[in-house]
Order: sequence, then C-alpha cells, then structure tokens
Amino acid sequence: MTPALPDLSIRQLDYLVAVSTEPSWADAAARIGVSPSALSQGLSELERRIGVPLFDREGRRRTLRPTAEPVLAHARQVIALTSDLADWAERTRTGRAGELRVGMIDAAAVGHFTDVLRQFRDDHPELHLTLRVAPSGELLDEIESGDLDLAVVVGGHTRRGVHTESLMNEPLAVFTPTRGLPRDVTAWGPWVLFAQGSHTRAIAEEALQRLGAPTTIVAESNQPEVLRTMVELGVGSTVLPVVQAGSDFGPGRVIAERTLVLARRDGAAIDPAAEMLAVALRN
Amino acid sequence: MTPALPDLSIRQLDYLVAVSTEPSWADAAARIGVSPSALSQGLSELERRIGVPLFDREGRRRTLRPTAEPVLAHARQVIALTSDLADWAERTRTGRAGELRVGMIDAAAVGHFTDVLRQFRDDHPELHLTLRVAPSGELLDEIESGDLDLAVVVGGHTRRGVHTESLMNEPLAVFTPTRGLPRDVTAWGPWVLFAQGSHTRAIAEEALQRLGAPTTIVAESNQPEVLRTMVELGVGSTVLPVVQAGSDFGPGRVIAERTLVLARRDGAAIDPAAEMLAVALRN
DNA sequence: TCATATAGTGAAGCAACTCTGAACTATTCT
DNA sequence: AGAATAGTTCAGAGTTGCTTCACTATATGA
Repeated sequence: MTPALPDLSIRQLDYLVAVSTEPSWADAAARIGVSPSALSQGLSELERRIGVPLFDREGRRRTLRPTAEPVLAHARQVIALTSDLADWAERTRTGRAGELRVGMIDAAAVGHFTDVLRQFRDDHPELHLTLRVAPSGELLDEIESGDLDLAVVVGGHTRRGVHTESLMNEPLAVFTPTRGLPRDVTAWGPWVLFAQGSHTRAIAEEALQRLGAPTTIVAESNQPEVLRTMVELGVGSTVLPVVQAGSDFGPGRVIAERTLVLARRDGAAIDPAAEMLAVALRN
Repeated sequence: MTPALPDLSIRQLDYLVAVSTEPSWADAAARIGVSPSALSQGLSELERRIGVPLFDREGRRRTLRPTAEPVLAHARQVIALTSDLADWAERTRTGRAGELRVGMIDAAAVGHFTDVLRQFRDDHPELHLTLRVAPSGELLDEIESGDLDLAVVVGGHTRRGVHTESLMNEPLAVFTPTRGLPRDVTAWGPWVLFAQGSHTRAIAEEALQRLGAPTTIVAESNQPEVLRTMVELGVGSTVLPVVQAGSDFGPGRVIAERTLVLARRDGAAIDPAAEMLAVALRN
C-alpha cells in the first residue's frame, strides 16, 4: 500500500516558498505574518519530515541547497493548487460558482416565481442552475434522494427527512365554461381535475364536498394547460390556482387555498447558493 | 497579495480520499490506521477550513455531496504529488538519486581510490556523480564555495569553514634517473618538483632541507606525468608519492609522508550520498 | 415488535505540535 | 571596536489531533 506519506502542511510549504522568494528569512516571516522564530522552527520541522537535508548552513545562516530544488518545485505546485481551491471555495461560498438543482411545481415556476428565477439567474451567471418542473410528489422524492437541493411544492405532504417551510398561500378557484357558475352548488360539475394522487386534487375534492357539490370526475391531468383546454371545450369545470387559470375565463370562484412550501432535505448541508435562492423566494 | 490559504494537511486530504474510496468510513479509518472518531473529526475540521459544505447528512451518516467533487479532485492530486515527493525523498535518502560533486587530487583519483570510485558508481547507478581532478588548493576553494560536496586533498591546509578528516598517510620518495641515488645527500638534486604553492611541494622541500640536501629547482609541474618524464630525460630528480612514480624507476627513497584528507564544508548538511561515499573512502 | 449488531458522532484526556517572546550568537556595517 | 542586523534556541502557552469511551441512530433478524 501507500508507504505512509509525510504529513506536510500547506503552511510549511508556504514557508519554503517564502524563503526562496524573499531576500531574507526575516522578510519572508514578515510577509507570511509570523515571527522569524516560527519560520525557522517550521522549516526545521519540514526538513525533518521530508527526511532529506534541504539547507546548507553558512555560519548561522541557512540557505536552500540546490539539491532541494524538487522540494521547492513541489511546494510551489501544491501552493498553486491550494490557491485555486481557495478561489473555488470563495466563489462557492458567495454563490458565484457551483451547481444548484431546483425543482418547482408548474404554478411556481411559470407563475409566482418566474421573476425571482430570472433575477437569480442574472445575479449569479456563473452558477449552474438546473430547474426541474414536476408535480410535488416527484419533486419530494428527488429532494429525499438528494437529486434536488431545493424545491417549491404544495404543502401538506409529510415526508421523512424532508424539511418544509411555508412560502405563500394561494387561492384555488372554480373555473367553468363561459356561461358562468350556477348559483346552486349541487348543479356544479362535472369536473376536470388534477390527477389522482396530487395534493391539490385532494384539497379541491375536499372543498367541493364541504360545499355540497357533486364530485363527478370526467377527466384528469397534471397539466393545467390541458385542464384549461378541456374547460374551453366544455368538457367540465375545473379547480385551479388562480395564476394558472389564464385570462380566458372569468375571475373564478375561490373555494379553497393551498400552501406553497419550500422543501429541502433535512439536515442537508446549508448550500450557500440554495440559501440565497431561498432568501429570494421568501421575498 | 495571497488571500490567506487554508492550512490543509496532507493527512486531512488523505482522509477525504479514503472515504471516497472505501465502502464505509470505518473501513477508511482502518485503512489509514486511525480511529473512526479521528476520521470523523478530521473531516469536520477539513470542511470547516475549506469553508464550504462537503457532506450531506443522512441521519447519522455523512456522505460526500457531489458538489464537493472539485475538493476531492484537489485532494487526489495533492496526494499524488506528495507521494512522488516521498519517493524522491526515499531515493535521495538511500543515495539512489540526486547529485554528488566530488573532487580529488590526481593521486587519489587515479591511484588510491580508483576502485572505490568504480565500485561506488556501480552501486549507485542512478546517482549523478561528478568527479573533478585538480590540485588541493583549487578543490578546497570549491568546497568552500559549495561547488563541491566532498574532496580528497592533501592535509595540512587550513581553510575557514572546511572540515577535514584524515584518510591515509602516503609516503613521498625521491626518484632519480636510472643511475641511482648518491650516498652523499649533498649530491642530490637538482630537482623537478610540484609547482610552487602545492602543499606536497612544501613537504618535499622541507624534508630535503631537513636532510641537508640542496634544493635547487630546475623545473616544476603539477602533473606527476610531466615530472616523471623529466626525470627520465635526466633533467633532475623528483619527490613523488610512491603510487605516482610508475614502475620505470627503482623503489625510491622515502623521505617524508603526506596525509590525504577528506574535506567537506563545515556545517554542510549531511548529504546522504556524500556520507556513503565518505564511508567507502574510509574503507 | 423488540433485541442486537453496525456505523458514526461527541466529550474528556493526553501527547504532539507550533506559535510568541526573550535571550543569545554570528555577521555585517560604520 | 561597537552597533545594527539576521537568524537561532529555549521556555512557556495555546492549539491541534488522536484515542478511548459513552452514546445515538440505523439496519437486521427472530
């Protein structure tokens, strides 16, 4: 196996590069911001760990021996690499680099948060942002499995290991073909609703039942556009978030509301970029 | 200026690579030969120093987040470089690599230590050995200035900052043209000797004076071969180390001896290769 | 469902490391 | 020669990093 590497620290390599650059060790120590004593001892330690003599002594002064050139080259290279890493870390920390995988339900992506997303993209051009639009359930699965860093979904789901935080309440309204909604609730429907399993569908059904309306379902889809089209074709009425109704229908009759929540993996590391987007989403 | 690099240690980077390779952290800890706790704490510290989240927590388990890929790549690279450095150090330490600059006076190089040098070359084929043959004075200058790591010269010189150690005593004898040496010492000469300034020349002159022989010099050279030729031509007698007399003359009459010493820069780092050659020279 | 094994974390204690400040020595400058 | 400069060593304090042990969470198996 690996033959036990010497445990060199960046700091020691930095000392070495400094003395090779600066005219005197005192200058080198000053540049690094450490006492001459520390520099001296640190270099002795480095020499000891590498196990090969690095310096010649001219009286009290130690000077890098030419033989030690490979060590100096190594030090320079590692310092350079570390410097790159530090840059990367800095950019990541400030959200100017890295990757951010975001999921949103349709209404959030193309309705409420379109501007937030556009703005965020503009503010962080170097950030590789992926947006996935899907129903809440799928998004939550992906949050749970770590495939998404952040999602905006419909509240009310409970998922082990997923942390949620309310963002906003959103009214759900009944939209009908042009003729308008009957006064008599029992004459409402039939319905074109979100597909079975959708939380919004459940909220809608529950509200309708509470109002005493019949809940005959004649068609389902998870795509609001499909629902709208069906309403236009006179297939039935629907219950939609008002932002998704479009302007072709009247204002609609609000019968319930759903909550949009921000979902993140519980105990996931606080990704700086994710945090910044979260702040933006909260307004 | 440099924006203060994080002081990462090789050890921490090694931890990171280990957990990325081994199936569990416990295995990784075992491979490195450290307790699971140490691994856990070490990685926390690494994460803290880089200042960017590297792990996701699934319950109690921490798993490398994909975002941390650049850090892992960095770790791998630095480990590889350090591994190379360790190899180099090992080879240098055992004298299997590096450079060794040796100086010897003529008699040492082509007389006493020819076999030692050949053997040393054979034993250390990867070592870049330079041999410089010159009079003691020049060699000592180069030792002093650091241009030579090691030299075999005539003893008796004192040079600031040069450390010497006796290797052997070598007889100096008088060699004359074929007819032989007169019984009467005052009839000796005239002389063909090493050039003025040479220590061996001084020893020879002093010995001749002590014996009461005349010291008329008719020719000088630092090349023993030149001296021999002049003796053959009947120009005069000479005083030479017996190894350099050649077999054309009789056994010669020993009148003094000189010491061959090993010279090194005082306080120079103990170059492993130099030390090995020194050992060989001492027999 | 409860017991048990496994993986990882956290706290206390200890050894090793690394810094600072002060005293000291060699070298250089005047 | 004396002062200034450069670098070292030493002692002491603070920090780091490791081990051991206790603990928690997860998975396994009856």
